[in-house]
Amino acid sequence: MKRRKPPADSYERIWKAVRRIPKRRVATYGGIASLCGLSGQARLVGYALHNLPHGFSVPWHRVINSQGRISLPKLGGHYERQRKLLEKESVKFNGERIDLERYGWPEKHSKKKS
DNA sequence: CTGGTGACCATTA
DNA sequence: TTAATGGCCACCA
Repeated sequence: MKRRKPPADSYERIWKAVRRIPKRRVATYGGIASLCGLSGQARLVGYALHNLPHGFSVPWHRVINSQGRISLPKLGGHYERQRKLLEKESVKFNGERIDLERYGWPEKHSKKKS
């Protein structure tokens, strides 16, 4: 019998996955979706974070899009808020982008290069 | 049911 | 590099 997973259940799974993001690392929406078995449903991750309950301690700021950019609008100061939190984690910004090869998580290739 | 929207992603030009 | 397009799926009117 095939049962579809209720979205509410997926939400908790997403929040849980976001919590396991190590410090000084960033994950993409699609990456989180994959970790939750929701591959291809990156939008759901964004939706889950947007619907994040108040008072829920989740490092949502470590989640960015595949372009290494912050998806939040600059208006309202949402963009700067996330950026500031990331800089606090020693995550360096290259202009408006983050180097996913260096800060991306999970690490695909532990390739070291200067 | 349909149609529109969204803290997205990959491909193509 | 940016912009446009199609796809994916949950949510809302």
